[in-house]
Amino acid sequence: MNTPDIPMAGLSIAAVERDTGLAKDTLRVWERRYGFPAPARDGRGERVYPAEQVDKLRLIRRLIDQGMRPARLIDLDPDALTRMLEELGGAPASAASEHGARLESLLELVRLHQPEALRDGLQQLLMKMGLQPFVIDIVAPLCTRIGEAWLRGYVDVPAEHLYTEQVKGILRTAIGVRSTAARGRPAVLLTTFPEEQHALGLLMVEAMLTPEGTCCVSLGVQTPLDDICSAAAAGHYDIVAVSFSSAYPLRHAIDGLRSLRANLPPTVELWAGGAGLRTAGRKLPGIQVFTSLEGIPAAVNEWRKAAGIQP
Amino acid sequence: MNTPDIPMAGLSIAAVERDTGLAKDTLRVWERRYGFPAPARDGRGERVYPAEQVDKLRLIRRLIDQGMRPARLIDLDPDALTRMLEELGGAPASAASEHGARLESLLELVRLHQPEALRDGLQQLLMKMGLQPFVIDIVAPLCTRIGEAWLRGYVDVPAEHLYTEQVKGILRTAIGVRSTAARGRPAVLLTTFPEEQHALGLLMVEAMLTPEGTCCVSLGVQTPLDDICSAAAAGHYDIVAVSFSSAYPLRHAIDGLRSLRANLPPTVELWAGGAGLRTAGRKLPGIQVFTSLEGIPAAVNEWRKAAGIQP
DNA sequence: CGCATCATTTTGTCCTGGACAATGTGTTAT
DNA sequence: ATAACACATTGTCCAGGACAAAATGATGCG
Repeated sequence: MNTPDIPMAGLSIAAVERDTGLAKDTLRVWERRYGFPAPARDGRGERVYPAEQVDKLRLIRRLIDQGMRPARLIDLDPDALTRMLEELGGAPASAASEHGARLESLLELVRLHQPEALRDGLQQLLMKMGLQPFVIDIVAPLCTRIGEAWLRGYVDVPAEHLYTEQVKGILRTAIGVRSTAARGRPAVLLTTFPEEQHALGLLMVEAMLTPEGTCCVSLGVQTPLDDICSAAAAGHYDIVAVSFSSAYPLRHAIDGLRSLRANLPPTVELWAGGAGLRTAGRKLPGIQVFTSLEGIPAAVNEWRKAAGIQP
Repeated sequence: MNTPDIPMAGLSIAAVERDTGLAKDTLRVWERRYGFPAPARDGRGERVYPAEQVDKLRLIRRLIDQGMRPARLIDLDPDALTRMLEELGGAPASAASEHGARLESLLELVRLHQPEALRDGLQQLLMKMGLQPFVIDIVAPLCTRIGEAWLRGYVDVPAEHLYTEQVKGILRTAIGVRSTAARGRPAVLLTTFPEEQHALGLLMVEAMLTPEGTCCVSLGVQTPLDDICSAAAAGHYDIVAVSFSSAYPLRHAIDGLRSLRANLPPTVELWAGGAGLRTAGRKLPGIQVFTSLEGIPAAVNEWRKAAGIQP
């Protein structure tokens, strides 16, 4: 009934699904179409995946997340796949920027799993810079750097998680301190669509909004569309803000935003942003699209001017 | 290719799998054998589950988690199922308990979407009670209450999200204040398995551990198994702690924990807990299973005694 | 009466192979 | 260069059969 993974010879299809994130159906259909993976079979005729094949599947999955397609990848050997991942990392990003060196040293702390030093370092920068510049110049670029480094295999998953958790802790603390009894306008409802899991992006937005004196309420990630509507109407919010990570399918974002705009009371503004909307600039009438965090404070002032409200 | 959840008429089989934790195969085989669920079909012949059936599936799943078996449940109507849950839950939860009235009033704040009042109320209780009792007597029971209320349709999804977010903020702030430069022993690595998304459970554990003076590092949710191993080894942790929500398939939890135990250095203890493991007491040799949050401080002392370390 | 052993039912997961729509890619016409 | 179209790729769904693990019930024994 269940599949004990004890026979170290290989993994069951359920275990591979768990480890690679590829659905059982997908694993079977790849085998049928491409001849890979080619698992052995146990006495019952059930698939038994050797570890090397699972490793290769993991590499392929990463490349697919980057936009590659399975047919081009499936016949390559692991070395070639690894090389592709490294190249794809691409942009040397920061070295030039003002905080470049700082970012590099933080990245090293992440890579070497130093939670305390990382937190102390971040905390210190936050104190020195203030919340908004900290988010714009440190947290956001570091997210990008770590994402690239992860693609290249330079940092591993736990390191990335570690960073995310430490930053979440720090941002929440900073927001918590500032927002006690905030009751300003605009009142902003903040969340993501159901398939979107990137909580950190949401938190960065909240960190940009709170110091502006807005009344910012986050529902966290993955709120169903119609629930966003009902919550917005029930809570008398001025603005609904939705965040999309780069992994979010652009098509879904656009469809969802249009449908949301249609169902939302016209008096409620709809703001959307995040790496997932980079290219979707003007296709969204009636919706304010942000391509970077910097624009948020100005947009708040804009709203206040239009509404005739002084901060 | 993928299934956008936009048509509000009903849910796809994949969406129901997500919402109920019942595998697609299980949903199909129940339909074949018992005649329930009996989803409609769309133009392509694909299953479309009405909301009421999904609600009933959720009830059934909860009862199965309690040890019941599907055949006895599947023909009962939702009211009967709800009654069974209430009886089986044993503890009449609120009315009798010391904090019953308090919980009820907080539940009302959640239901009516009052983020500020909710936060103030929680914050006040935290100050008064201290972190650990606050988690045990307020946060955890309120989670259960809200879960039940949500099943009954008494609170909606945004309300639940609102509660989760407010509590996350408060707990993180409390933990952040206490944990600056904590370097005690045991050093605990905290995370969940890849399919598990319940961040709040993790945070409650962290809130129980931090005041004990442990060095508690959270990787957040959804860390792949082998990454947990490598992180545990690299970071010189004493304990790896994994949390499971009630929605997590018990079999997956057991498989995963066994495999984790086998691959972890023997000197590293493995702790597991959460509603998802209620029934899985003794099947896990070499793993410490927690059925409630209360046991955590004692277990930490236990560990220190065994290791010959004074707090 | 408690407890171990065995037979029977229940139940979840895996299998095969077919189908199809959403998405991506390449080509041609404006 | 952009738009419109045809063609290829790809993930998810479906049906219905099979089987072993777990739960349940029956039986015998100390």
